[in-house]
Amino acid sequence: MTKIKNMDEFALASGVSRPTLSKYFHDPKSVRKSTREKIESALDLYDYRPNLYAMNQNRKLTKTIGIVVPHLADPFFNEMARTLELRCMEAGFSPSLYSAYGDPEQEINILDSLRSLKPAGVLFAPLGESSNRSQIEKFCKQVPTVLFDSDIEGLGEAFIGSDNDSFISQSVEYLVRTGAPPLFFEMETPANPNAQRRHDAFIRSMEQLSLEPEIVQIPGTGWNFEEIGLRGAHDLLSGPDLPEKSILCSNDRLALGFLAAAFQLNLSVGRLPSHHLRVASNDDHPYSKYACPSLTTVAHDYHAVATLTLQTLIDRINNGQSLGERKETRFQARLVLRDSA
Amino acid sequence: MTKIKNMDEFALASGVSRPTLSKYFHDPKSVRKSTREKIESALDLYDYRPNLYAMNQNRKLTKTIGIVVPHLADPFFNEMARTLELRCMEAGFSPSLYSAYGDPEQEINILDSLRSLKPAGVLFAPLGESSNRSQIEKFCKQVPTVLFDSDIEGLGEAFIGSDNDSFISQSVEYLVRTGAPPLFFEMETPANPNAQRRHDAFIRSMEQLSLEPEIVQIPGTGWNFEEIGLRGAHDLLSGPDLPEKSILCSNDRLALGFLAAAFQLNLSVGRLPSHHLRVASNDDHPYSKYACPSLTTVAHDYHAVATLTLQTLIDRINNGQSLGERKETRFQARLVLRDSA
DNA sequence: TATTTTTCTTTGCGCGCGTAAAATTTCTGT
DNA sequence: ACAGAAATTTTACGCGCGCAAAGAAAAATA
Repeated sequence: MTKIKNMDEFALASGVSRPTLSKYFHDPKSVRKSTREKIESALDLYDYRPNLYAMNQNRKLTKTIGIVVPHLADPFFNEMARTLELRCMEAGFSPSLYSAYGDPEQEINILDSLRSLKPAGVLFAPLGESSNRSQIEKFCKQVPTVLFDSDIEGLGEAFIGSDNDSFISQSVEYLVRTGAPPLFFEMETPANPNAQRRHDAFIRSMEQLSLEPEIVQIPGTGWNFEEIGLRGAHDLLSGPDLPEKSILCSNDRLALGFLAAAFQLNLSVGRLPSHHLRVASNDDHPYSKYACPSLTTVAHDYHAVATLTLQTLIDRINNGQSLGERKETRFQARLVLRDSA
Repeated sequence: MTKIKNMDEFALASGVSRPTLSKYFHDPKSVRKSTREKIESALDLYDYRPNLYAMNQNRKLTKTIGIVVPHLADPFFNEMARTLELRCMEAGFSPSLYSAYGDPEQEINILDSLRSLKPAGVLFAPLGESSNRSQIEKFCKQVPTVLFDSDIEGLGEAFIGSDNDSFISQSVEYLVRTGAPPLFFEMETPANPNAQRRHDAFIRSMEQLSLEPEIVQIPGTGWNFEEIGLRGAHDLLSGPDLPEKSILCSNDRLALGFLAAAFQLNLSVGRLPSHHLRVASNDDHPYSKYACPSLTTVAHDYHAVATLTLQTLIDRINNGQSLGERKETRFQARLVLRDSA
């Protein structure tokens, strides 16, 4: 059981030529079954692995797919990234995960180091407004990139996300039908561009129902949404009188902060007439089920977004060049009724 | 502004020889200040970056540090990984983050692909009991590895974590001093080995106070702790009578599920005599502050663990060989009083 | 200024693999 | 069985950089 140092030695040991081995390691299905078996039986005899760096040095296209999200500590992006990682592996690629942690500079740094990884493509959820557009544009021209979650107009091969209109219209319709019309609870200066779309959608939805859209914008910057929601809710709810009987939060993390504040102020939340408030939200992030009370929210179609995002990128990679017109796809959301509204 | 293809061309453009450039890119401080300035002024003129793969191919030691955690969706590990990433970058290394997502096979896969990255070292929080010890042992012999959070006896250069005794003794002491003695609430078959240590520590702490240690073990496997805690608490609390007035949960995620169940069953949680229950926990994970009620818990010293973990690895790397005896360090925890107990 | 030390340049080899082209073998369908 | 297609082998070159050794230049010391 001598140590195998390189592909030449392994070629000798397996009885297959080096170029064929090279093909095999790039794509096992690209060689005949009988030779594949020869290779694989030798493989678990000698546990040789080709040198990753030497492999990729002269390859135009690696089998790496970069995944970049704005903030990995956010349960929504965590879930999304996880789903995409799994899809990548199923498709025979090696995912490589990065998080900008809310920092536009960091975002650009990631793209820079990603460039030198020569990835086959990149799945990219940009920070949004704060992103450095020109730098990202430059990157997208060099590396096949598909945007998801947050769109930056005109950049990348395509955009896949969720339809914010569909989030808001469903929750507004539900809240109006079953009780007092909602007050929209959002950040003054949101970190995520979807917030703006939800804001607009709220106004549209309310006007369609001939209702006055009322909005509360709370201060705070950064990604600590629970804290921001908690403080904003304290300010709102500690006032002389409760403004409304229904609250629609821009996103779940804000809502969790809101629920914590309501709890602290001894205000009960729920859909029964005896409750002080109803609270609904958007995203259906992994912990909203365990909120007190469990959060009525609108769910992304994680599965559809992840699948189409990756498929679009793979098509682009296989195509070898741009797929023509840039497509924007927004999936419908699904209302999840729980106890908070 | 012609495109620079390789180091030779950039050497010409910057007026510095290629080997010197090589040194510079490996460690900018290793060249004289005047030449460093020459290089850097040429650098932002031509925006050249050395080929990552060619760089690492013939290097024995890359500047990469691998970070491996059991489950990135767990807020505790997320926070921990984030802290370690930052420390790595400050120290001039490139962190590369991986999560086993609770799967021992995946854990070994990560180590395998990590090996081919030729990292300078690895910071590794193993899954625990389910980890494949022999495979990990093999890995640790090839790559400098420092274990954190969960120890596997004898493996890696060192272990750095939190002192589970200190978690439990503080919360037990506090709960006993201020009210009814706690019932320990834990999983029957925990995914994390620290759970066992906390279990033992609970028994010790109670016996030291001459109290009978009472323990509830709830069923459930996997990493969906909130769900497991929720169900376990439902079973426990729906019984004919409330067993105790104080609950000490093995970890925060279990506690969040517990709190959700208590809320659903209309049982109030808090330290006032009017409350039905008190609930305390361990970890102080990022969302426990926003629980309803906010969770009294015991906090890890994230900062100390992260700093020492990385420092130990860097010492090991600089040393060039093993640091001699394997050290185990466990940092004291800090009680965080909030509303739940 | 002479001497030592540090830093840089020159030269040249090698790493492990990609990849292309041509020659050879193996498979496929009839 | 045979032609044609498909897969594999042989051969040979190149990628971009690491790295080592020896000499040259610059900086530090005397």
